[in-house]
Amino acid sequence: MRYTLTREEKLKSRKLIGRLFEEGSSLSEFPLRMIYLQTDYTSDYPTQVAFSVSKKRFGNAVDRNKIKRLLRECYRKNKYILYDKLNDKYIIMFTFIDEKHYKYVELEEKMIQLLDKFLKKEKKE
RNA sequence: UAAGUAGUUCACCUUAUCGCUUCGUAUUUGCGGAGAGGAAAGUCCGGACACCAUAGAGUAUCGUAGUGGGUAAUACCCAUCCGGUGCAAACCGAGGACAAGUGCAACAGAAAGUAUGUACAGUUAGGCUGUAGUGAAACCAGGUAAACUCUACGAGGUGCAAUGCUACGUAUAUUGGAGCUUGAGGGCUACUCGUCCAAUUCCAAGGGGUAAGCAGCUAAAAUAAUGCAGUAAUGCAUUGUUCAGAUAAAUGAUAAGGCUUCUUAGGAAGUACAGAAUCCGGCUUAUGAACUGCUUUUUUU
RNA sequence: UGGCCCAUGGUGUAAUGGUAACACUCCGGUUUUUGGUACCGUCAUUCAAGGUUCGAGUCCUUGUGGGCCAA
Repeated sequence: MRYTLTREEKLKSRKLIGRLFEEGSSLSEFPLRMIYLQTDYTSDYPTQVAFSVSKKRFGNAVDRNKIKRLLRECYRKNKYILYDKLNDKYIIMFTFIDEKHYKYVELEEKMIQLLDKFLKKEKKE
């Protein structure tokens, strides 16, 4: 398993994102929150993801970019958790819901917890 | 030494691993190159570029305003005169015209415009002259134009979500109105003119679909050094440099070392303001550190 | 990204360059045995900082916050 995150794995379609917010379900592990939906799309990868930080919580573009980059890095390092276990295709949007800055190590820990939580829930169903 | 004032420079660095965007080359995921700012910001001005008719005329509207120069252009820059602020260095100024016309002037004051009253003084008198008092303004051809206006100069409009092309998809549903060469309507601010286009068409209501890709898209009014012209802004010549191009939107993470700062050796932090979105020139605002010139005051010699 | 607007008591609106007005609300008082009604009073650095002016809510400039339009 290579630790990459290519263009194909990013959620870009405006239509899919619209559907995600209308029909998707959510799960949170403070300060992270994920919205996910099982659906079909053209790419071969098992998930497509996007990252979002609210403009209300971080007014500066510099801070928003910084957090989005950290989140992307966390996901990139730990996406094998999902890729090994998932059978269906999912689209996921991660949002950041705190007003403080976090370090990379802290965020990575939270990300792993959140992904585990997600897997448990989906397997039960 | 303190305070002030004008300006200049920098914006942690190196290596390794993993990853992102993009270009080149190879081809099967390799190899190599490039990858945020002085303000990328605000959008306050000016252009380039594109379309709108060939981009036209007049009026309206808006902007600018000492003088001279620079520039693609400007509300910018340079020089200088005048006025103002400051002890000074220095800084600020929409700084043309009220001797064309119109309007306005609270309170105070005799009077704020059809100007010229009162008291006192000078003079023999008539009258004339001066002073006082109110006020921002009454030194009379009065004050006021960031009041209307006039003068000079400038501005056609819309903006890369411009514009051109490809692909996918739908509904020529329906209703109302206008018109078919004696002209509906359109040609992107308002009116008038002029001119061009114009018929399975145009307008309104209401509804449906799409929202994917390519071009535009980054090498230029670019920048550095030297020489010449010029007080300067700047221009010209020669030589060198190649410097982001994404689109739910690339610049990140980890480790080691150096450097700096903080701290009780351990250790912690890498700082301020802040993230390209068609591209340039300015202005304005936000902001850390270091250095230099000048002014004033105090102390010492 | 580009373009265009707005800001006055707690709320909604006024105001030729010359004392910031009106309605409702809140609070205090008077009237009433008490409450309501009625009457009286209080509540403003006119978004911020500069400029023009004798004098700016008003005119000009810059900023702050909010809103609208354009596939």
